[in-house]
Order: sequence, then structure tokens, then C-alpha cells
Amino acid sequence: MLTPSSKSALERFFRRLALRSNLSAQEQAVLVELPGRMIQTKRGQELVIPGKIVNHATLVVDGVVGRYDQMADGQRQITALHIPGDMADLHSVPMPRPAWGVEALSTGAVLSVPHTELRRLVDVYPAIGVAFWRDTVVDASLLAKGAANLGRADASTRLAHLLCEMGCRFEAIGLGSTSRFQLPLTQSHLADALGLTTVHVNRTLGLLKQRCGLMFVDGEVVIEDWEALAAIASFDPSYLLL
Amino acid sequence: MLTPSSKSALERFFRRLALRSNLSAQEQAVLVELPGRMIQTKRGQELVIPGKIVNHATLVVDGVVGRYDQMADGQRQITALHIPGDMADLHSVPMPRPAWGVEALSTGAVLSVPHTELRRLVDVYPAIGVAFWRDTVVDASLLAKGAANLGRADASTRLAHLLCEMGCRFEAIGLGSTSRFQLPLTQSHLADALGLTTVHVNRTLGLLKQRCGLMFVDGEVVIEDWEALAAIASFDPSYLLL
DNA sequence: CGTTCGATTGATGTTCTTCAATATGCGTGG
DNA sequence: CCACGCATATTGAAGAACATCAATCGAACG
Repeated sequence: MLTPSSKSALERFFRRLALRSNLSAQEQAVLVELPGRMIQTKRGQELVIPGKIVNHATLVVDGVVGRYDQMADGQRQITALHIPGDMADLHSVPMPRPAWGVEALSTGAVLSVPHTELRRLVDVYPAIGVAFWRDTVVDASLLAKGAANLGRADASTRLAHLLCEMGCRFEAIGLGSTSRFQLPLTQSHLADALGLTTVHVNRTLGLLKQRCGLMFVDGEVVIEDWEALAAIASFDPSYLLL
Repeated sequence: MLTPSSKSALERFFRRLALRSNLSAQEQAVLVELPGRMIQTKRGQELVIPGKIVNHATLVVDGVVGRYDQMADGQRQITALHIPGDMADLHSVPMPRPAWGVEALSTGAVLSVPHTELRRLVDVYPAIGVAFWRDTVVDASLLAKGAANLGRADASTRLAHLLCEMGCRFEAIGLGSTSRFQLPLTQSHLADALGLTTVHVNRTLGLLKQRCGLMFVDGEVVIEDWEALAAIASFDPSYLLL
């Protein structure tokens, strides 16, 4: 696969911000001209170590990136999944010592953007600062919905909800559709995102395959009966704040 | 109980922001002079309805306030607990239609601060904008930790962790200590925060009472053996970003 | 004095975990 | 080219943590 240029990656980031914030042509221009270092990723590659100060933010260019929290016994909980155009840890701009980690969950690429440059933009263009803040709020909305599902939904609801969410997010950025998209995760990743074991994820996938024609093969998701999946998930997309 | 003045409530909010952001005397002055409407709360009182546009933010003055997500079947998951000095939904300033709700979990008071005033401060004082953003990042860090516990920790770990967290937060704002503080929640609230049933919360409280001399009576928490509690919780306060 | 809210306890059920084994594809080195 | 290790997926059986259902009890309150 051809690696997208740094600029086209930043254009995707801009389009994500523009989904919820009005930014001027000038602001667009400075955003897409941000400098950054392109990094090819492999599955399992650590991008941010929990508790370590970072001086750059991680823009997903290609593939899927996860934010995770690590328990004392080594178990992981993936708290956020990031797809192309997402800045996985914009949080680190105002708070450079995150308690969580960031890891590549598939092969792909990320653009490492220096905090100094991002802070400069925030200083010069207040609207960009508000757009970044707003992006953090959207992230919090997704975190809260994920927490609610972890606390109160059973395995098939949780899995169905995650698939509905990812479908909507991929469609929103123009990659695939709600019922067909690339999600290069292993069942073990799904387990870590859903607070389940891989065994149970495997069985729950089988269940959803029966109930709504779900196929999850080689990182491609195809959903034959999206309505049925959304019903199982009780999916209401308003929390995506689109 | 005497209701604190609007100004002393805003001073507590300022001190919270000042824990993580450097703000000038000028910025402090305009923050504590924010206008707002003081509201006495009763347990169960709705402050923000999910999905409804709001034009004010909710500063906790006294008592405990919860952010929650409601499932299709009516079950609730409390995603955040807010104590005096917390702005429960600063998020609504850049995103005025939250997907979540806000509810008073005890008698107390909140100050309702108009978005227009908060936005004006953000426009005029960029450092205040960054401080608000940073506050949202801290909120996201707590959300992520909560999600990780919901996904990967058992009942006693989750309950112990919540108590450790609240103790640290109360101590940080000068209300009580880590091992003794007022937490006027019912066991049913704890259940909604921990993703458990009230029955199981009750039994888990009994367990922690045995194992670390925990007392939770009439909304007062007393912990005899804090080290033991923290050990059960695998508590590491770094995610509080203090 | 009845009602409501909250706490508590017991008995039973179920979802999910744990442990274990096997299958399959893929890259890599011999 | 084949052998081997490694990652991923799959399936079965047994066990544990938590939910559900149901009942009681005390305190606060109108």
C-alpha cells in the first residue's frame, strides 16, 4: 500500500474537525501544513507509554490505533479505538503526561506531530483551540458511552454497539459504509475493548452472525442486516455528536 | 445548612482549575465574578436532560452530582461523580447538546452559569480556554480509568477504587481526607456507578468492611486501613493528573 | 400511623470466565 | 521446499462471579 502523504493525512484530520467546528480557510491552511514525522506501524507497536511524558501527538493515518489502560495484573482495557483522521492523544497537548497508553492495533501509519506546533496554532488561532477542545469533548462522549455499555450491557449488546459505532465513524469519514468497512482487529483486541475474554467474543460473534448476518473475516466487517444489529445494540448515534 | 455564596463557589472552581493550570490574578478575578443562578438540589433532581440543548453549565456547590447514561431498558450507568468545585458539564460549552444527563445525587446546591458568559471569558482570556480544555482532558482521564475498571476489575476492586478516588479528590479540594469524607450516595447510586446491582454492592461493602475496616454509614465514609483498600483497588492516583 | 426510601439477607439462576485442546494460516530459517 | 514457531480462531466442559427474585426491617416523613 502506498503511504498517504503527510498533507493528505492532515487534510483528513481537518475534515474531522470541520465536522463539528467551523474553521476558516486560513485555519485550514495552517492545520494541513503542520509538520510531522510519518511512522509505519506494526500490530502491537507501542506509540505512547503510560505515564511517560510525550512531546508529540499521534495522528492516525492508516490502520487502527487503540488507547488502553493496563491493570496491575497485566490485563488490558482498550478505552478508545482510533481510525484515520483521529488524533489519538490530542489530550497530551494540554496534559503531556497521559495515564493511558497508545498502541497500534494493526499495520498502518501514524503522523507524529510536535506539541510545540500544535500549541503555536492554539495560541495564534483561538478557533483552532476551541476545535481541539471540542474534539476532546467528543472523545469524552464516546468514552462515557463505552463505559455505560461496559457497566450495563451484555456481551452481544456491547459487541453490536461497537460495530454500529465503528460503521458510523467510518462512513462519516468516507471510508466504507455503516454495514461494510475495514476493521483490522483481532478477536483479542475486541475482547480488550469490550471487557470480555477472547473465547466469549468468539462465541458472541457467532451469535451475531446468526442473528444479523454479521461477517468478520480478515479484518473486514460486513453486516447483512444492519437494522437487526442496531436493535441488538440499542444503538442511538446521537452520542457521536455528528 | 448555610448555602455558600456564588462567589465562594466560584472560588472553589478557580482553585480546581489552578490545580493544573497557571492563571493570572486577572483571570482569577473574572472567573470568580461569573454570574450564575444558585439552585438548591434534592436527591434525584434532574439538572440536564440527555439530548436536550442546554445554555448553562452546572457548577457543583454542595453535595454530589452525577453524570449518567440511560440504557434503552431504563437502567442507568453513572459515568462521572462530581463534588464541590467541579463543573459537571463544562463539555456543554463547546457542545451544547450532551448525550448524557446530569442529576443531583444528594441534597445540595449547584450554580448554573450561562454559556454566553463562559464563552466570553474563553474569547477574551485564551489561558482560561486552555484551562477549560485541560479540565475536559482530566475528566476524560477519569472516564477512561472508570471504563477500564468496569471492563476488567471485579466488584470489590471497583468499589475500592471508587472510594480511593473520591478520597483523593475530596482531600485535593480540602474537604475531608482520603480516609474520611462525606459521600452522600445511596448503595443504589454506587451500583449505578459501578455497573453492579444494589444487592451486590451491599455484599461487597460488607466484604470491604471486614478487609479494611470500611464504614459507609449515612453518607460518611471512614476507612480504617487505607493501605489495604488501595491494595485491593490497585490504586495508582496518577490518572487524577494532580 | 401509614408510606416511602434505603439497607440487608437468603435462595436460585445465568452469563461469562477459566482451563484445555485443537485447527489454521503465515512467515522464516534450515 | 519443508519444518517449525507463532499468532489467531474455534470448540468443549466446568466453575465463579454476579444477577434475579423475594422478603424483611428500620428510619424518616408527611
